[in-house]
Amino acid sequence: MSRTREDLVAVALRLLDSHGLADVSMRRVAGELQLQPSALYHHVASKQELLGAVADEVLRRGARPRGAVTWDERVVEVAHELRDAMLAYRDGAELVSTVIAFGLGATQPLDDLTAALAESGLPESLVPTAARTVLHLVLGHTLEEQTHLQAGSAGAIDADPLPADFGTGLGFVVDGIRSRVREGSSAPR
Amino acid sequence: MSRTREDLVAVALRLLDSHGLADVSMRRVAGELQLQPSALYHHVASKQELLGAVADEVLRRGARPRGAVTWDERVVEVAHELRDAMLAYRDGAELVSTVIAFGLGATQPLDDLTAALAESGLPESLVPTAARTVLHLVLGHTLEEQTHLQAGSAGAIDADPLPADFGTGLGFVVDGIRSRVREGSSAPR
DNA sequence: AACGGGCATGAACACTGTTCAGGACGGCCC
DNA sequence: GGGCCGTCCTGAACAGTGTTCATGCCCGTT
Repeated sequence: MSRTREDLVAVALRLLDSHGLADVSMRRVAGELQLQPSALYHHVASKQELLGAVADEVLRRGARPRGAVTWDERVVEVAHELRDAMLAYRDGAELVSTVIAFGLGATQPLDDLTAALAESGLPESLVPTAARTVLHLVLGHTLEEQTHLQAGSAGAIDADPLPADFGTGLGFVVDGIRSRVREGSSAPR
Repeated sequence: MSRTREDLVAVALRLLDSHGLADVSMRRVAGELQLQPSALYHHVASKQELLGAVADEVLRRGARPRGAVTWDERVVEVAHELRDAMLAYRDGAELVSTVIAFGLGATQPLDDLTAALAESGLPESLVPTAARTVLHLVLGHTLEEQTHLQAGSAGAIDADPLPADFGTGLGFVVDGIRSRVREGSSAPR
């Protein structure tokens, strides 16, 4: 019974959650599947590609039905979904952030934000910038939040709460975008 | 003639700029100083600490006199200084971002942003969130920008410009913060 | 029956950060 | 002047890392 690419992703995801990103090595994934490390390269071209697929899986599992109708509610909805998806797995934010930063996958969030903002009435030339601004905020905040959270749940006495609120930060950005929509557009409401 | 901690930082910074972050290894730094790798541990407790010091040095070298008087101009000024400092060295954004994300140093930018926003008239409880929002945007944007830039200057045919403008994204955030200042505060304008 | 492709092995390459016992060598105190 | 201590360093070792390559098994097709 030979293994599939999905098996590698599943094992890597389990290792990620149970031992952290630093302990997801090709040798460990192979060992878990009772394979030699070199066998993994028949299913995946590199470790980076595997991590890209794991990041996509993290996002896929975090997907949920959406209900928002206005563009701004939709942006907030997508942002929360992305944050929650990353927080659901140990080191999820670090994984997804680096995969996105180096363009190895996980393009869905940016596409979703772009789609939501395309219907905002924002000048078309500003949509990509606005989408990336929201994305950077979500990734940066969640990475910090998760690092803080995991440092706390390890022995560190660092138990004070993160001095930044996700909703508030997101509000700053959405408000700033909205102020550009109001100026001479056709679909504000 | 024994080496100092500053020597290690200087060599690491030179290696960073000439070969990239991945090639800054303890062994290479040691080799450059004609030392055994273990000798580095008399000046620095770990590689992480060394990288933290290098990140601080990158920021220190990027510092410049500031002239802005209003809080919003000051935020923009600090943001640009941070971005330019990171862009001045190969992989500078990646280095500074990870050092900040894991709390290994480079606290100056957050302090500067916090100081600027403290004088904005923003409710005190929102200042840390606002400062972090700006910081996350600058780090995220610059990391993406530098990755793109360096991919372009290597052989990649990926020559189209980054579809996001730094000033515009920063404008979104500053506008959003300003909208919270105007509401019932005492120090607008 | 012969063949080819997919899947796997096992060894090797060229590295990595970090630890540890030991050894020079300088300045300081008795 | 002799002993001592602290700083700085060596050289070896530990326990890994991602990736490549020649080799071979086995199964389905021709």
